[in-house]
Amino acid sequence: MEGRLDRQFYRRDVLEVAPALLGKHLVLAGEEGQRSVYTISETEAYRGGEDRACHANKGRTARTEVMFGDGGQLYMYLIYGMYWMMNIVTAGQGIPQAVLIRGLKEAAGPGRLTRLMGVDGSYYGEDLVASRRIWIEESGLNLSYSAGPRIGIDYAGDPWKDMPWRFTINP
DNA sequence: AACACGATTTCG
DNA sequence: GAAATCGTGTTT
Repeated sequence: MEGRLDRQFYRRDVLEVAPALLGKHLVLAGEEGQRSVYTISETEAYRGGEDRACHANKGRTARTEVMFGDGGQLYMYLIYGMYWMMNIVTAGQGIPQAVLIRGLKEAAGPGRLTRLMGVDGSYYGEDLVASRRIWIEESGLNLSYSAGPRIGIDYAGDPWKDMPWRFTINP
């Protein structure tokens, strides 16, 4: 028995998936069958080609390719030359959307949590539905949350920089 | 081939 | 307030 989230969970609009991921358990398989479990506490939605804050807005490139693929895969990218960002692709083929994991109960900040978990570019394209080293499980938690503007994307301009697409679990 | 810059974090 | 640090998209 495993409460792993299935393909259908990810094949929805990013604005549904991003808040739905709050409280879910992110599981990382370590060596010798050990598992590390983290609880997602903060997410951000990046929605398609029109969203000027979304990397896919630049078009289909080697880096953004996975976002155009099926939901449930990881979109990893390096920022500022030193921090790996972990994103989960949502929606179906041809619809470039992704959820940035911005915080875990165990670590605040998108760059800090990947460092804590030891996840990097080698996870680009990893399929959370089938992978043996990383996936997300149902937790049973259903916590209240708040929505607010996304961080660090003022360059996207109106109306994108003000869209309330950042979701955080309430304290 | 060269350049500018970023979905961040840390230190002074 | 500013540095660290490099892959990626853009321009030459």
